Amino acid sequence: MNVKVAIVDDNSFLISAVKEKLSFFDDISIKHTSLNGSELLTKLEDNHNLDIILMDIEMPVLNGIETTQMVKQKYPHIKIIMLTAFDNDENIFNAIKAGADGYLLKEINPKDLYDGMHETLNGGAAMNPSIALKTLKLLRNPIDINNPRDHEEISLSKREVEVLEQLSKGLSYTVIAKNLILSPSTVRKHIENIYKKLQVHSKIEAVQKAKNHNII
Amino acid sequence: MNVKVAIVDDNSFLISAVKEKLSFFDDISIKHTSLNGSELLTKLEDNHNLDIILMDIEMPVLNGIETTQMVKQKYPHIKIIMLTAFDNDENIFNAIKAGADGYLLKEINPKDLYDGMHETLNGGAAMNPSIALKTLKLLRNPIDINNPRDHEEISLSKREVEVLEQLSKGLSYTVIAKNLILSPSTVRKHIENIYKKLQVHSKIEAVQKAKNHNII
DNA sequence: AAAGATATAAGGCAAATGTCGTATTCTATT
DNA sequence: AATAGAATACGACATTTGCCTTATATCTTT
Repeated sequence: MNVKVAIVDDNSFLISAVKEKLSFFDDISIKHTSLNGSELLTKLEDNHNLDIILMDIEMPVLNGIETTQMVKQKYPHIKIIMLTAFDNDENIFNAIKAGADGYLLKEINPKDLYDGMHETLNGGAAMNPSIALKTLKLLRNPIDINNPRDHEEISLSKREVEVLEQLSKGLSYTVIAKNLILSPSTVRKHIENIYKKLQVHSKIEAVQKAKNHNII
Repeated sequence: MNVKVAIVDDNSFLISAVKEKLSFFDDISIKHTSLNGSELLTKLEDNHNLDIILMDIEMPVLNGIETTQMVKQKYPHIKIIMLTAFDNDENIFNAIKAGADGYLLKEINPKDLYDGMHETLNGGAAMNPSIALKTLKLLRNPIDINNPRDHEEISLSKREVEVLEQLSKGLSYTVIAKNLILSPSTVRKHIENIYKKLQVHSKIEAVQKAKNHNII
């Protein structure tokens, strides 16, 4: 079975990189590539005999989200996998809303990309585990996309996120310490650091802010 | 690194099957198995030093969804992967809402199960492509699975709701008192009463419960 | 008018929390 | 090998919180 693919990315080097990755597999044939959405749309008008599109998000003229929406509107049979460097909640959420069939990151290795494409063609969705987790969180805690909240990047350590998670359940210092097999002192120190990073001064505020930023 | 695992399934034959699958990997150690949720809960009370739980959904006494919710409430550090035969939207949606970290089907092969567990431990979510697609659809088209939520009637007074609203912003007793032009004692009494009505014992729990019941 | 719920307020006590400072170990990354 | 960041841990302190009792005033509903 031959899989007809198109690649859309404003960075021609990255297009080459993807082509390279897929060159290992002889059932994949790259039909064409485009540097932005409108270029793709033009090509599709000519010939939309495609199985799957690998789509970047950040592009000039017509970005990946808008393009996905339009392609899905006109050619619903074409699967679209977002292939991008960014995995922030907004992008993921919007891509899914636009109708994307998968969401992968550019650093993906050839086999996973290949597998993901086939999974998508077989009626599944391709996404790596970290993206999957984000979709779960989005389902649990639908963020208000229309609220372009503080885009200040908050970077908590893995351990801090764990502690925050426990905090959000209303557990006390001592219980959290037991759960994570830590000294209560350590838990308190972690929380102290979390407060500083989030610039808050209480459990509730921390949990609230963390939820708003989809950290937990 | 040793991964401490528990398996919960009402079918002891299927427990054996899962054990068999995981026996190939020597960094996995099955700590214990249970035939239903309450059996697991009892064991966890004794020792909750676990990394991951593989949980069936359809079980007598206490099903996988309810169990997941309770385990996550008390021991948020334990990852839970649903391992079930059914993949209908309700189950998936409810499992995610309950806090599941992954959702796999029982016919999974050993390597994928193993990989999924490690992905989950590394901060991702384990799910096979068909489940992933369903979550995407749920995100696109939020089914209002009319939460047959505890219909236990919670009736807070108008004043109590006002106080709760302030509580949810992370304000302290004294600040709330000032905002509502009340004595701090009164605010504390209100909160005491709110706790009794909601059957909780802390600000966070109260806010959480109130949000779940659409009170605030 | 009586009864029952609601709102107001105080005092006290134990436990939990928020904020300091300090210090050791572990682990990536240069 | 050196350094930075993260994780671990303790002690001290003032404040806040959770829980209890008691008490008066107000407002509803029978």
